[in-house]
Amino acid sequence: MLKKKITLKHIARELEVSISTVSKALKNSEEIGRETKEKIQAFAKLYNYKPNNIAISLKNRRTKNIGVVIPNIVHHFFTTVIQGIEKYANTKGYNVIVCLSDESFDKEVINVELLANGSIDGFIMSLSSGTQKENDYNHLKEITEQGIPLVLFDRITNEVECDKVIIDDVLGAYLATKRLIEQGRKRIGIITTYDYLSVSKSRTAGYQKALKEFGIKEENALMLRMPSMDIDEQLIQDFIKNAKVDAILTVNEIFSVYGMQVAQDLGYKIPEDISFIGFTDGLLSKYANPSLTSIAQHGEKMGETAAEMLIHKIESEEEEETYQTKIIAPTLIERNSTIN
Amino acid sequence: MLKKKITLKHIARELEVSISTVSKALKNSEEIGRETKEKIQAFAKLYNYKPNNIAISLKNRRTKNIGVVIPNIVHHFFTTVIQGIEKYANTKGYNVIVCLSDESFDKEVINVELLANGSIDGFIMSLSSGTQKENDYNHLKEITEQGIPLVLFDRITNEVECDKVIIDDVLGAYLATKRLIEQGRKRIGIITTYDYLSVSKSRTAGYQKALKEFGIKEENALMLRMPSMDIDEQLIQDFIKNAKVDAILTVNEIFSVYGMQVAQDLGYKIPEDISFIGFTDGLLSKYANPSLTSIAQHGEKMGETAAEMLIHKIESEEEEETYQTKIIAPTLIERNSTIN
DNA sequence: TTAGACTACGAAAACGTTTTCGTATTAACA
DNA sequence: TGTTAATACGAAAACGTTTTCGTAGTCTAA
Repeated sequence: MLKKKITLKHIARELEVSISTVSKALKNSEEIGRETKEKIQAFAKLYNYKPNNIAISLKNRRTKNIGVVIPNIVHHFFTTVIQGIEKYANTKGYNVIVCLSDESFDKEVINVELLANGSIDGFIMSLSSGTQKENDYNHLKEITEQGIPLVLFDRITNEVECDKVIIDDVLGAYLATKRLIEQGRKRIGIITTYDYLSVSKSRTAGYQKALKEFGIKEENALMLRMPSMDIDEQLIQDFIKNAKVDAILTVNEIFSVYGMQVAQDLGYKIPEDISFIGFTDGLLSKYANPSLTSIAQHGEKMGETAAEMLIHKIESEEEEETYQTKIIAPTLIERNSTIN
Repeated sequence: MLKKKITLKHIARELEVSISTVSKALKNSEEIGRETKEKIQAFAKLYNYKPNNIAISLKNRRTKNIGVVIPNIVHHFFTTVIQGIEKYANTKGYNVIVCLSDESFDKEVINVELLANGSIDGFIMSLSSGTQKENDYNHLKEITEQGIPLVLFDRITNEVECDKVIIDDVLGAYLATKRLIEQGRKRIGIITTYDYLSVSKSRTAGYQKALKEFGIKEENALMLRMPSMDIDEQLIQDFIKNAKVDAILTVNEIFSVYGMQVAQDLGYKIPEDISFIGFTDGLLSKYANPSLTSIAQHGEKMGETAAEMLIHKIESEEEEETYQTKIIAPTLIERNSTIN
């Protein structure tokens, strides 16, 4: 019943030739005579021979796998990045091993160490919030010291020398804030997170930059800092009730979408009384009611770019000790939460 | 600069013992003398020795990897399933290799064949729409014939004998429809897809079952069949304009969320004039406006269950030729699209 | 006829482990 | 003292490939 996988050895024994001959014949080597080759190839086809990936990996010391370690998978942004990585990796014959750090430093370290022991040819990672909080990057330094290529995206650190892909978060927030100012908004709030998250920090900086440029004084009461990217409904409710804002910029889409609900429940009209702009142009933004103006992060592009950089490093012979940081331009997608 | 990975051989050479001795010492074998063991273990620790996964995989003929092949990753349901799989697999020391079939038969076949050649110990899959359309399952039959464990979830087929995990789609749709009827809805529409998608077929059946039970005549004009799970805005607009329904059940959440937008734009009040129930209780349902009543599919639970079944099969010695289908009960989550 | 050159194949090492089995040395015992 | 048993280690095979190198056998040409 069980049709076990056939190996070179089986073919060799059956056809009374050596394993070397079989191997060469199947690679259509010139070394092997026509008749022998045809016989072997026919036999292999008949029994559906497929080389064992693991053995090849061991021999070649390359696995054709790339490891992706990300904080979570339910945020739309990360899924689009994975999609981009997959897309590019597949065209190059690579598989993608996905590991979730679950925003935890420990899990991130475990995953990296596990994969680093031969399972993959390189890493694409976005840092967990736990890691950014601990500010400990030894696990990453170790893998780069071992010569394993690494590409960091979105949530990055300057502590590690490697290739990086980010969007210009400062610019994105700046553009959004500027747009709000130009539309005549006077009290523009921001819902961000504590500064340890690199992206939040940059986005907050972009917001501040725009305010400054237009001579608007920053006001602490207009800034809500959340403990994480996950939603804390109470904090947002309180903020909207008390801050007396006429526009809000948020560092993700869910803060905005929930904020709009709260605002509407309080009787505010969107965008007349209060307008919203979020980050991450995902399904939520598109299908919220009203639909949400947002800064597109182009996750798929980011994934493709990261995969391209990684695979290039993997496949380039010379150990180039030069690293680049690619910056993807964010785009403002205007919807009904700011205009109508 | 480059700290290359150290192997048993290096340790053996350095300490002037045999490779066997090193291997045994590191496993704390009783066979090796105390002094030798301590010396070897200290050395290994100092140089941060970690065994090569690939070599171990080759030796043991098991990789501790499980392959997950799914149609896409942007639908919230699938991401929660992945999350569940990851969660369980990690506790058992397995990695998850994710491949996207992109709803394409060909890509599904390629991915399966690639992974089947030694890269993984078992598969968890949900069929691509392309595969369900073609109705060709030879790639799956082949892997089961080779003795590679397979668990199918959500989008399954009876053509392949293997373990399966599904939710009771008929029941889910039945419950939803019944609820709508009991709330006094008279013209209940459904937005589904063509029947080749197994889940849509079941959900449609549940809808029909409820109608029948309450003596309501089915009406073709009340059923909209979409070509795929992706949204075709025009079709939905036309349907809502013309069908004169006072309630709509949809086979995913996005059809409902978009449907609500269209209805509101036409001036209908939700849920007074028209109410909605979707499938998949994701972020969209929760943060839609109004929030969407929906049938929770419990993706994470499904993923955990699938992983548990798979790993059990992988690790059980005896070739049990018995397969089970686990059915997860759907839950109706009531929100503002049906009550207020 | 024979040196040289091909042709067509096989032996063996290598990738990094694990594991079985064999054996030299020592200890224990009668 | 001689036999047995335990101790501590090493050699080698195995997992399934790839690849280098060696070499029988045939062929060509002088």
